[in-house]
Amino acid sequence: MFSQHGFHGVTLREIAAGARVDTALLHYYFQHKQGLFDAVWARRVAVLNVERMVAMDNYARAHAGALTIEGALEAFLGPLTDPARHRDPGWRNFFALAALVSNSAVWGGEVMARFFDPVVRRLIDLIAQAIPLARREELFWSYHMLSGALMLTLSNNGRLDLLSNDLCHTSDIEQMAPRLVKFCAAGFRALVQPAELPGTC
Amino acid sequence: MFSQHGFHGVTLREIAAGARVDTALLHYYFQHKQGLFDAVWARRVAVLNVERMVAMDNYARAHAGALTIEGALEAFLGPLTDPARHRDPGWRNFFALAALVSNSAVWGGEVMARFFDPVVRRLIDLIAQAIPLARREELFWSYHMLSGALMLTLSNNGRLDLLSNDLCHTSDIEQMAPRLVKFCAAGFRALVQPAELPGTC
DNA sequence: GTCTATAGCTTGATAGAC
DNA sequence: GTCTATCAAGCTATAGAC
Repeated sequence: MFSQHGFHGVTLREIAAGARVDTALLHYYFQHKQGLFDAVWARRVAVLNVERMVAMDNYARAHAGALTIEGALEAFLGPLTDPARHRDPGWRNFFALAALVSNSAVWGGEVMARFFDPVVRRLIDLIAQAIPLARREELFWSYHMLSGALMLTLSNNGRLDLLSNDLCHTSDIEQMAPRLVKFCAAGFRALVQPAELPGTC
Repeated sequence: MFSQHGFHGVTLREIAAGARVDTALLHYYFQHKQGLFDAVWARRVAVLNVERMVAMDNYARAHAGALTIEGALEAFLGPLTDPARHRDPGWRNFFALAALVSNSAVWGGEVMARFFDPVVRRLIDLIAQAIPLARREELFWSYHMLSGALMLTLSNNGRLDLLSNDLCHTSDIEQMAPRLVKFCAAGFRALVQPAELPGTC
């Protein structure tokens, strides 16, 4: 419900009705509305962060010395683009919530940074190993672009379906995921490869 | 106010107080809360859409026969990344609102499509001319990535500042804009250039 | 056009029975 | 733990004086 209408767009009464309990019970367990929201958020973030960190560790170990941008991105994104996960309404809604939070001007940046910066820093370290001459600054700019494309994907807002007359579908994660990797890997290379250092990669 | 807290996160009382009028006056001019929101939205969208269409027309005329992805993107993005515009709080807030709307699961896609599809279709036509062998499908997927990166930029959520320890700033549009073009141009090329047609571009 | 006043609901939260 | 009942405050919207 939060993912569909935002924090203020849902009432505790609606949530309680959906859970078939009374609003008093929500207060019993979560104190206030914000407490409920935080619980929803934190529970799934914790699961994802472990999976993503493990995926990147495994990748780094298995391909030590021969890291690629594509490989690092696949490890980083894997738990977010797993088709099985996108068939689960609970996860799908959480992804949409993350997308909404991400583009929220006042607290979005702070919340995303607080919960996701460790995994993102790990990704950037992996890519820095894959491209040793990359300027750190450009890695951050590149990640920003990746993050935007990823969050719009997770929002599942249906825009692409309308724009393309149903040639492509926002929800088609099997089609989207490999293209996200390909698009962003090329983008990373374009940014980190300065004109001053021709032919570095 | 809508851009900071969302439609439901702001009350007509707060808006009226901010405008130093009474809530009754808001109803006199805009009927209901939704009417006010729509007016805020539509007014600036109209300005942007004209500018962007003109910019792309001018580019197409000036470079007929020698179109590039970078050139098309610059024309498409120019009115959104103009530093002067980003110094204006009214425009900055509108951009943040667009970013929030974009990642809203229920109506975001529909609204964005309704208001922006004409300019986006024009962009895609330009890029299709620049890369005649590109598959239409891949142009749409590519635009999706561009759109995500752009909207996160416009959200101005401050995440990049925290992630990079102030090495990069979300609000630094002069740094961001050329990188957005470079990153996405490379992404477009990577997606539209199929492995089956090596060396097309 | 702009205000005062207020209707009619809905909200988040709590007290207290069981 | 779960409910009923309810409060005080807030909400959008309107009626009507000026």
